[in-house]
Amino acid sequence: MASTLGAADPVPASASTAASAAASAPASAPTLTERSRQKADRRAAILGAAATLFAERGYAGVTIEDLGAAVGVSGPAVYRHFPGKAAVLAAILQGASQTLLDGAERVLGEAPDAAAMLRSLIAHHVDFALGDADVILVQDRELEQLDLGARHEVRLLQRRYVEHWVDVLSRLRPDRAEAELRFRAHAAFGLLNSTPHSARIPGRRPADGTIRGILEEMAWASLMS
Amino acid sequence: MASTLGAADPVPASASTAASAAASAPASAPTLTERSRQKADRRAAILGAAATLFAERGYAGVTIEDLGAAVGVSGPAVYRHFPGKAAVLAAILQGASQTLLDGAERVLGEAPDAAAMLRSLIAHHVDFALGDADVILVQDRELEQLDLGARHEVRLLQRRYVEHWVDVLSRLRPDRAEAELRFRAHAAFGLLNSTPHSARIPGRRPADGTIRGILEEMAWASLMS
DNA sequence: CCCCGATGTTAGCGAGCACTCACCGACATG
DNA sequence: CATGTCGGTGAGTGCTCGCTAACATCGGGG
Repeated sequence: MASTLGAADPVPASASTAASAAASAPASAPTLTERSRQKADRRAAILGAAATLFAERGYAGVTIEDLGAAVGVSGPAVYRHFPGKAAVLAAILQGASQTLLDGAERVLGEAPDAAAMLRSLIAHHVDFALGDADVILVQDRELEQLDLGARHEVRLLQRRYVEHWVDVLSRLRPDRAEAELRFRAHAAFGLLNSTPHSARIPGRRPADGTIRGILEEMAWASLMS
Repeated sequence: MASTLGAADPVPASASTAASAAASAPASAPTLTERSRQKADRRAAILGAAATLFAERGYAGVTIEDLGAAVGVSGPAVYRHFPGKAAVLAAILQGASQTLLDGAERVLGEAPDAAAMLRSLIAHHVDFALGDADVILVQDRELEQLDLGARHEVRLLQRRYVEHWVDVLSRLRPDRAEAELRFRAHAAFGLLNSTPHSARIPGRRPADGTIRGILEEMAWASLMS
C-alpha cells in the first residue's frame, strides 16, 4: 500500500530542519526505530479497516470515530496519521491504483508473447479483485469524493493501467481501432470487478477456486470475441 | 417509473375516510384532475433529477434543498411528494428494478427459442444501461443506503430478474451447474453496466451505435464461452 | 537521567443538513 | 360563492460529524 501524495509521510522526518542531521543513521535508510514501526503499523491498520468500512457503509457513512475505533484508538487519534478523512480515502485509492499498475508492469515483463501477456494481465486482475474486494468496491464507487488533485493522480494511474491493456490487445487484434479496444478493456474490468458486488447477493456461488477459472475464461472470450 | 412501496401514493386519496366517496368518479379510475396530474409530473421530475444528482455526487452528497432546486421548488416542498430523502432513493431503485424485470418478461414472451431469448435479454439490458445510465450508477452504488424493508424488496426484484437469465442459460448450457450460470450472469451484468462508469473516463469511446453491438457481442461471448 | 517530540485522550466548536412548523395562495367541490 | 384541502415557503430546531485545542503519557537519544 504505497502512497505518494497525501501529506502524511510514513518515514519519520524528525529533526528535518536541522542541517546537521546526518548523525544517527544513514540518510537513505528510513531510520528503523521501534516508534516508527508502530506508527507504520497503525497507518496500515487504519487503511485496511477504512477500506472495509468504506466498502460496507460508503465513505460518507463512516465517521472518523469509526475509523479510530476499528483499530483500537478513539476519534481524533487518526489525525496523527492522516491530515483528514479525505486523505484516508485518497491513500486507499492511490495505493490500489499503484499496486494494480505495478503488478501489471511486472507480469508484462515476464510474458513471452502477446497472448501470454493478456492471460497474465487477466490473471493478475482477477487476483486483485478476489483478494482486495473491499478496495475494488471503494475504487469504483467513491472516486469522485476525492478532491481534484488526488482524483487526477488516481485517474493518471488508471489511465496508464488501461494503456497496457490496450497495447497488448492491439497486438492481438491489430484490425480493431484503439477506441474500441479501450472500450472493451473497460467492459472487461466491469466483468472482473463484478465479484465484489455479487459477493453479497444471496444465491450461493461456486467454490473460490472455480471462480477464478470462470472469470478468466469469460474475460478472455469477451475481449477476443 | 412505477413505485409500489414508499408511503407516497401517486393517486390522490382525498376523502379516503368517508365511506360514501363513490360520488365524483368511478372508484377504479384515478380521478384525473388537473391538480393530480401536476403532482404526478412533479414527482416524476424529482425522481429524474434525483437520479442524475445521486449519480453525480452520491446519495449523501445531495441535499433535500438540491432536490427541490433541481425542479424549481425549494427545500421542504419535496416532503409534499416523498416522506423523506430515503424514500426518493427507494422509489428510484424500486422503479429501476421493476422496469428491468418487466422488460425482461416482455421480451422473453416474444422470443421463439432459447438463443433468441438470450439475445433479447442482452439487448434489453443494453438498452437500459445506455438509456438510464444514471439509474444504473445509483443502482449498484447506493443500494445499502436503503432501509431493510426497501432493500429487501429491491433484492427480490433483482433476484427474479437474475432467475430469468439463469433459466435461459440453463436451457442453452444444461451441462453447467446453476450456481455457475448465476455467477456468469452477474459477471455479464458487471460487463454491461460498465458503460455508465467508463462514460466519465477521458479516452474517447466509439460511436453510440457501435457500442451497442460491441457490448452485445462481448456479453454473449462471455456467457457462452 | 532527563527532556523533547510524538502519540493518545477528552472536551468542545461550528457547519451542514434532514426534517418540522406556522402560514399563505390557489384550485376544485358543494 | 364559500370552504376545505393541497402544494409551496421561510424560519427554525436538533443532531451528527469533521476537526481543533489543551492536556496526559511514554519512548528514546544526548
